Amino acid sequence: MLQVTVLRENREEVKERLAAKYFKQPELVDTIVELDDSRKKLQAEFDSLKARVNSASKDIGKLMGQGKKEEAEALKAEVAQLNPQLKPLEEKMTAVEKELHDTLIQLPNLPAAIVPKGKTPEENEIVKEAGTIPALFAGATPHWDITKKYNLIDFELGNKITGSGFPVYVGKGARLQRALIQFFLDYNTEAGYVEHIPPFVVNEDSAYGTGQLPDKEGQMYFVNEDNLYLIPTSEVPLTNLYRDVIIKEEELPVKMTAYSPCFRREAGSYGKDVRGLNRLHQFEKVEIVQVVAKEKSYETLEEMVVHVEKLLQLLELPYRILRLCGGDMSFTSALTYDFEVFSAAQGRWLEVSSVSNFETYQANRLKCRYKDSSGKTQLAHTLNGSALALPRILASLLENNQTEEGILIPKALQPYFRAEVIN
RNA sequence: GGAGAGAUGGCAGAGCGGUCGAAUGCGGCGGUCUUGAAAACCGUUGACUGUUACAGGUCCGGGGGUUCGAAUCCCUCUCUCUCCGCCA
Repeated sequence: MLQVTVLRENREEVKERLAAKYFKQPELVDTIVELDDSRKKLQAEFDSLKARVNSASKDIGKLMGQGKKEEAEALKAEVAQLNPQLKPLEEKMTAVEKELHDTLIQLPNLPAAIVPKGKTPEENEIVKEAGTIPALFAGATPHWDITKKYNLIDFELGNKITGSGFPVYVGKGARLQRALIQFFLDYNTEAGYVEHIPPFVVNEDSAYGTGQLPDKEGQMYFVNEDNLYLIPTSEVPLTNLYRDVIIKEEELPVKMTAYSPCFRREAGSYGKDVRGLNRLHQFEKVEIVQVVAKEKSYETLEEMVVHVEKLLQLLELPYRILRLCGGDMSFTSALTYDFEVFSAAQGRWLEVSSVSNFETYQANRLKCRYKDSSGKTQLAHTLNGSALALPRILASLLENNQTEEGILIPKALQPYFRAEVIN
């Protein structure tokens, strides 16, 4: 959620930046400022009335104490006249506040200055491309065949016990998955991220805090009896740890990492996008989250990008880094870098990480603040990224590393997997 | 699932319907003392809103009510804790 003061002070600039995100209702900026104006006016009116009632009530108490009944009664009569005006005013105020808030949450975050112009994924800027795309042998196959051949993942069994998009990892497939998780967590904690195991279901407040609600409830699994949502990413519980918190400056930056399963309904997806491991309803992910002082967040974003990049290098996967264009960025992000790995047998790039700076957008909703060195309370900046999402890493690992002798495990992973090859 | 208790400032924990944004202790910050530190002592220390600034207003789990006036009384919802049962 953007701050009203920012809108108020930079109306036209805000509209321009919203246009870069292809936001269709720039006039809402004016609406918001107007609503805020009337909010202030009503507030002032209410306050002065209330001030009069308060002081009169106090006086009544004193007069009663002194036994001056008549004077007290006179004041009571005055208050009795003022009081009925209070309620409608308050109701109006509440209504305006609600409208203001409801309008405000319709505005997406403002894109940073370096966000490339563009509307579609094709217009994302390729910042870097590295690693070697392997030449596959003649019998090479996509991962959904490999997993079958080596009995690593059973998709049909998942269909049977749950439904499509819920694969069952078996034997070495399960172990490889676990090895990756362990490897990622170790790598993240060595970089100073504190490991967490958060709840995998969250309440409404949390889902709201990171921006899943009110818009994206269709994307989440919901437990009706208990009013809880299955997390679509551990970003939700992790970031919400700092909801309604004022952090001491010396505790910044807050760095957290967590492994979690992620649950997404992915309504409306179909076709080759959902084949095999490409898109699942339940997948595993290791996430990194940072909460930082406002002047540090872009520096932190770069640091996180380097961090994730190094991870892909250790896995020896061909990757590229994209700076997302205004139209392809998420609603809440100010700047996002996507990481894609090349999946050789499918011949396509798969997104495995998305690293974003939300600036104060989430923090404003979360009321996540810190005291700066001058003692002033400031909204923090939040960032997060995947390090990394498992299924597509697995897909590209299997496809790229397949040989006639078996699947070669990258060096960095061997101590975790405790073998050099799957055959 | 059954029975009971509770929800107050960073934490612990008082609070009579009026002078309570809230005692007290701990913690934090500043100071005195000290070569330095500790101890002791003194002072200070919530958030939001609003104003050029002051004033003013709101907040004692959420919502509603009674009253001139509610942290305090009533209703309601939510959550937490304890005990019993069941269970990993």
